[in-house]
Amino acid sequence: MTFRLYDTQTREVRDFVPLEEGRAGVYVCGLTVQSEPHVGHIRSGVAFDVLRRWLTHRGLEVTFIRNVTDIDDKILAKAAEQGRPWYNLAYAMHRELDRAYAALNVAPPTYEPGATGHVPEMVELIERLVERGHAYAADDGSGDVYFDVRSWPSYGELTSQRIDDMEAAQDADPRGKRDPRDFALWKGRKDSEPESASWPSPWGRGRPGWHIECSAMAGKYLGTAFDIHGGGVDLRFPHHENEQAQSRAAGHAFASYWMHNAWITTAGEKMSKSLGNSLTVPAVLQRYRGVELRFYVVAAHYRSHVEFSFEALDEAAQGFRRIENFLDRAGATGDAPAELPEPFVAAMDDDLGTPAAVAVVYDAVREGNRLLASGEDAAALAGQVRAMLDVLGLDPADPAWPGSGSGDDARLTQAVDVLVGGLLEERTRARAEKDFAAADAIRDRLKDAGIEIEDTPTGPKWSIS
RNA sequence: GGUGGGUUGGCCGAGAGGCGAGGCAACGGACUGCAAAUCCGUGUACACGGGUUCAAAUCCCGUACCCACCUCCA
Repeated sequence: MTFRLYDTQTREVRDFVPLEEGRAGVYVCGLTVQSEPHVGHIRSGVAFDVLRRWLTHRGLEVTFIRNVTDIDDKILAKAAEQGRPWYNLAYAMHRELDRAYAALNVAPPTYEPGATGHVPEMVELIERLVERGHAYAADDGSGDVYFDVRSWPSYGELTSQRIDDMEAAQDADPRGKRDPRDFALWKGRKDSEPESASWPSPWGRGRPGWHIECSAMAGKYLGTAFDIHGGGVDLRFPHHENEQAQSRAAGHAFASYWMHNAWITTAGEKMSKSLGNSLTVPAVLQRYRGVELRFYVVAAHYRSHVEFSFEALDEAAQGFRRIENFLDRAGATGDAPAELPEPFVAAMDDDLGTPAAVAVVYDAVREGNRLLASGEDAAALAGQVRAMLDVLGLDPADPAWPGSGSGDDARLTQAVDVLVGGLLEERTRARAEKDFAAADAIRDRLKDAGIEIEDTPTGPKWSIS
């Protein structure tokens, strides 16, 4: 069976056929680094990380490019508001984003290009569009350069819209545009903007428009034709439509497949509108581990809208602990890679069907627990479970998880182990003497401290509840 | 106005013509001194109204409600 994925443009699930056998080029629109990342922001990071892992698992050599937009109106506005240089804000938020990705075990891309580092490439592309008659410099002296939407007959093909049906932006002042739908490739510098936020160009100093960066950077790192382009649903229009139009107008074949992840909302609203900052990734990670948050995201299909709630996250965390528990009990410490169960492969091959894939994980866990309950060996199943989790980026033993390994955490665990161990010995003595009141008192005391006791055939075990 | 998506059991969340995905919670049983963990068992779910079909949550028509995008939101 082949890997099949849903292509936004054709609106159907299609076989994935790479342009070059054995290789896949993937470009994902990353974030504009203007504020702390919230839970919604990291969904595309996780979703496309799963895509990348799956393609890799299928034996493809994946070149994975995910950009960051490090210059735009909002960054300039926010930085001015906060009284700091725009590049300082962008850089600080970029580092926050890196931390969030790392906490969720999202592997770093092959390369993460930023817009400000690729101005010459963008200028080159714009010049080409002007030469070909698909772009023009505004004649109002602004220094702006626009893409000429009417010059490109297939404009609207990605989102199946016709130009005449589109509403012109209400807030867009027509400036030097020939058509209100024309979009900026290059924005002439305004006096209100810092000198440092402008670059030289044939049209005077200025900065790039939003869409052009992705066309230029995808071209540079993946070539004029590549396999998959991804991003959030909201980017379909205008961003991706414009990217495709300008790239193809420049003579590039561009992406073969378009993938778009759905939103995570709160209270039915997009998160950017939500009050407070309780849903930033760092805030959520104070209450849940990164694996748990990732599991919550992966357990839903990437094209399904998720209504975020702590109750649902709680459930997910609960379920994930059951999986970990099994791994623990089965002693799945080895890293001999196991074969993936066929239903798991089928689920993943079907447009990354992670919900069905997770169900297969649970099936294996239940079966494994059954074996353990009857005193049999479950190591083989545990190996399978770990192999499946690994593909989903959820293997608890993956050293890539922050905090794993021998840091302060490990030393703390050791210290607690010694202290709890003493109490457990006392409890075992009390139980042997049938002094259950004393035994339970110890258990209750530990529970109050957040430590759960579990009696197993090999003696009591403790864990953080 | 245009384009696309959604409405599934107490909750989360899959599926897309025919044997009840899976999880969380709940209840009963086994195990346990009691628990915990684990296993076994327990559920007349598919927004509404028509239609097609031997068979519809799934296809068709209509209705209601919700959501996203329509030129710098993941």
